[in-house]
Order: sequence, then C-alpha cells, then structure tokens
Amino acid sequence: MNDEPSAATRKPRRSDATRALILSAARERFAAEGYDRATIRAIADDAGVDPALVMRYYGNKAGLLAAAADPDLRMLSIPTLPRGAAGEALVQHFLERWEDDDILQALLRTATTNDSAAERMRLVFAKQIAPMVARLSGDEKNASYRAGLVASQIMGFALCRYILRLPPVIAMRRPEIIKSLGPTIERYLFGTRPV
Amino acid sequence: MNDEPSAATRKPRRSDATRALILSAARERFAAEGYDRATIRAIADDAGVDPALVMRYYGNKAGLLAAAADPDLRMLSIPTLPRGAAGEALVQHFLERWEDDDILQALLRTATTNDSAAERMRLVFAKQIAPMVARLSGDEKNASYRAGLVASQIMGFALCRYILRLPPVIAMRRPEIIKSLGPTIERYLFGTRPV
DNA sequence: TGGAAATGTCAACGCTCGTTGACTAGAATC
DNA sequence: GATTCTAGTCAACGAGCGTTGACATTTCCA
Repeated sequence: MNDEPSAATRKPRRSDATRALILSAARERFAAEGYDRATIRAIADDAGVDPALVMRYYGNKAGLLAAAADPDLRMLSIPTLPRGAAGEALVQHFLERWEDDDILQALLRTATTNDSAAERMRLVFAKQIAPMVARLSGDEKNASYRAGLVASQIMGFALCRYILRLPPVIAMRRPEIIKSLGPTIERYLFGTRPV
Repeated sequence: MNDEPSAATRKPRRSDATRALILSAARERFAAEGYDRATIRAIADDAGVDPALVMRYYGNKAGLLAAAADPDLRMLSIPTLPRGAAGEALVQHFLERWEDDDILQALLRTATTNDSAAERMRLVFAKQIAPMVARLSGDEKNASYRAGLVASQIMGFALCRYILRLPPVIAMRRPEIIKSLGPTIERYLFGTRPV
C-alpha cells in the first residue's frame, strides 16, 4: 500500500518536517470536508506552503490522498478475549480509534463518492478487520461474514455519530455506547450463522 | 419541507413532464455520484434539456437537491408487531426501501460532505424513524435512544452493502440479512437500556 | 570553493463548473 | 387576431480548481 521505504530504514530528508505538515493538514481537511471539497490550495495554506510543493511531493491530489489515508486500526493490540468480554472490548477499541485518528473520518467521508477511497476501505476491511474477527471468533470459516456484520454496526455507528451527527447518537456517553453495542458485536462474533 | 402545493391541489403546468424528467435524472446522478460530482450539466443532459432550464425551475443546485431528496420511508405501512416479529419485519422493510428508492443512496452519499443533506437526514430521522420506533417499541421515553441505535445498524449495513460494497456484505442474500440483523434490531427496540 | 542537488516560490495554463440574461417559439387569453 | 405568458435555448461570464514549468534560494558534497 505504501511503496516508500519505512521511516526507520530511509535516511531522513531535510523536507520531512514539511512533508509531515502537509500530510497532517491534508488529513484534517479530508476529514472535515471529504476529498472533493478539500482543495490542494487550502491544504497547502494550512501547512504554510505553496500549492506547487504539494504536487512536487505527492504527484497529484490522488497521490496525496493515498499518502494521507493509510489508517492503522491497531488490531494486534486487542488481546484474544473470551465470550462475554470480546464484544465490549471491541466497541471500546473502535471508539478510541475513531476519536484519535482523523483518517477514519476522512476515509469515510471520501469513500462515499470516490472509488479509490472505497477500495482502500475494502482493503482495510480485508487486511485488518477480517483477520481480527477470525482470531477473536475462532471461526475461520465464517470470518468474513462475521466481519461484514461487525463492520456494518461499527461503521454505521460512526457514521451516525461523527458524520451525520444524529442528536440522540451524539448524546450517548461512552459507557452507554459500549453496553449498547457490545452485545450486538458479541452476537456477530459468536452467534450461530443462520442457514 | 416541500413548500410547493401538492400535485393534487396545484393546477397542472405544461412543464410538469419536463420537471419530473429533470428530477428523476437528478436523483440518479446524485445517487451514483453524490452532490459535488453530479453536475447540473450532466443532469440536464440526461433529461435532454438545457442546463439553464434546471436553474429556471429549481433556482440553483441546492434547490434541485432539496426538491430531489425528499424520501418517504413509508413507515406507516409497517403494522404494530409483537416482540419476536418486529425486528425482522423492520429489516425487510428497510431493505426494500433502499433497493427501490435511489434517493436514499443519493442522500447518504451527499450527506457525508454536504451539511444541508445531513440536516435532511436528521429530519428524516426525527420525523420518520423516531416516531416509528416509538410506536413499535412502546417505549416513548427512550424512543430517540432506541431509534439512534436502529439507525446506526440499518444505515451501517446500507453503507457497507450499497456504497462501500464490501464483498462479504454484498454476498449475503436477503433471508440471511434478515435473520442476521433482525435480532439486533429486536434488542434495540425492546432490550433494557443500560444505566 | 564550486557545482550539483534539494527545497521551495511564483505566475500562469487550461478546464469545468454554476449561473445569468437575452432571445425564440409556441400556447393561452382576451 | 393581437397580446401576454410559458417553455425552452444559446452563448457567455466569472470563479475556482488541479496542475505545470521556470525560477530563486539554500544545503550538501567532492
């Protein structure tokens, strides 16, 4: 997904700070406005840089999106939990991810009208969510089915809370969210699959 | 929401057929591409008219969206069902609505980057979903909380299936969807609210 | 120390978009 | 039958966008 050498192996460039500034501004703009409405000019402005520099570093607008929208859901940090604990733990983990990382909002806002962003969401689903669900559920055979259901509930909640801002969904406090959605996720992980 | 006189009371205009043609083209374009990417020029082209005519009839692009995105979820057609039947019936009803009416896709695609569309979704939630949930659950006091949960699951599933097109979510057949999501909706309607 | 590379700016291009106002043809009305 | 209203077209505008290439400045290295 990221064909650049990792930060550890690559020798530092003098422009790294500027690149990071641009990327951070891009994430914020993409998160707030989505791909189409977020302009390179505005992003460059936020970063205190000329628009042409953004092109120099990231090729074009799609390249900037690709560089900015590479989320890490940190699925490996979730321990393998028994039934009765896994659902709520998962909900809590996702809530934290959504609130800590602008990228997820950016990606969701963008993916509804931009197919390369949607493709990236499918990749995140396949590479991060599905394996995690397979591990937690212990049901390798139905893992992608279960992962699809988990994703539908988690992303639906994020959509209603962070994007559409439905008042009763915003009003919910974190413990209530965890207690409300936890059993749903639990059932999607461990419930019997209908015939 | 719609300040024009209804079709029944207003005397017919010679241009009604053209207006309907434009509206239908707009719905399709908005559904397929979202507000920003759908251009008035393309919509006018689909309808076989000049772009200026769209402006004449709907004022501006926002007015066209407002006229086109006025969904009816047909909530009144859902009978008051007992526990054990309501969840699955609701899922089935929403599935049909999403597949029959382009507007819902258009509205969702648009609402992620356009606040007036998001406002319209909040209105649909408040005027159509919440009252229906209040009626079905019989729990007037917690109706908006329950409605928020129901919306999060239903819209999340629609998002994953129709917009993001996650493969395992597309692969599910209708009976499986109903059996999988039904119990979740059921719990959101009738389950005890956590403290 | 001198030249090459890297970093960054500036002005402009070509394109598309929403929107406007003048205009034409046909229907309705008196 | 003259006039007024409605339906629709046409060409153009101004603005904003992504993108480009030429240029200035600073840093690195032999």
